[in-house]
Amino acid sequence: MFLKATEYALRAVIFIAQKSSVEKKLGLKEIAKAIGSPQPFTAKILQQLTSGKRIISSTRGPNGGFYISERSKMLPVYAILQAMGEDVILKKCVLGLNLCSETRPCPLHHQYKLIKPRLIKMFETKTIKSLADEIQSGNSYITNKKS
Amino acid sequence: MFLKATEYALRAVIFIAQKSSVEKKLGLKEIAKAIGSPQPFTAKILQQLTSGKRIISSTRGPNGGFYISERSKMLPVYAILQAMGEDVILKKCVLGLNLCSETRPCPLHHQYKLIKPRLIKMFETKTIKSLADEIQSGNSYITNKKS
DNA sequence: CAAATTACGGACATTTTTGTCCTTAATTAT
DNA sequence: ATAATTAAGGACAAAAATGTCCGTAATTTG
Repeated sequence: MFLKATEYALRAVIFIAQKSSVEKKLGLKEIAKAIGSPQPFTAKILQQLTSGKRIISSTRGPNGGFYISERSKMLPVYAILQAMGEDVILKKCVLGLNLCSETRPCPLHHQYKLIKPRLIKMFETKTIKSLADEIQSGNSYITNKKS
Repeated sequence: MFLKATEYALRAVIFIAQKSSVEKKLGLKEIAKAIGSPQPFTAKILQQLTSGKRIISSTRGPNGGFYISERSKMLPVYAILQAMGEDVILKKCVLGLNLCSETRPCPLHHQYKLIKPRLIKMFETKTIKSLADEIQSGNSYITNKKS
């Protein structure tokens, strides 16, 4: 559904939110290994998340790494999609029509309009923290094996 | 959500189902123009749909073109996704986890499992014919302007 | 049979996405 | 200060997706 880069971003941010704090930062290596993403590519993505919309923060040097503020943890997961420029995926007509609308619907419009808002709502109502907490409590998992 | 190629495929097949018959075939030019897709690229996609899963048929020469059998019209739209190798999009974990499952869920799994089956069901229950008929009756549209 | 029409198939080109590598900058510890 | 560590940033590379072009094959019409 999303680009690989976006999947990595979602996993990375959730992982960081679960494991890190301002005192305990996470290194690129540790993050990439945990979520099963290529290290240098992940570096680019984390950069994108620190600059721009500033979902996460970072510091350089020994004991440096990535972390996320308590404030950012309260952001909806949707914010990560926005930071990656992939929130449009959820808005588009499923057949790719530019003009698809309630008054000029594509033939799947009236079906899809029952589903699309639920998808959007999921990303809007679930916060980064809520997903991190699910992992923390052992109810779900974010680690992944490569390929 | 899907590749451009898949969007074009969906639109093209629905358009063909609405406008054509064995007696009246549609030329590549006409199809590409109607659905707002680049002509040569569309040619490749239509080829893919005639060979392989054989969703549509074609004949060469004057008055040749593309058409779809009444039998194929009864196929679910899902068959087009399969022909394009994009049905996997609907099956995947939304975070891209290889091992995401009911027993080892990603942190969005229990939310997404309420939505994903609806999406799949939409493509499985709607037939090519049913969408073509919607357009035929003027209740929806499949034509598109380029970008 | 010849000419016109139309899809087919292969090669090629461009753009986007994914991924790597290497140097630099910032920070910390010794 | 020096060295070690870590992210930042730029250049580059590979793969996939998107798109074009052109000659060929099949079919129909005259």
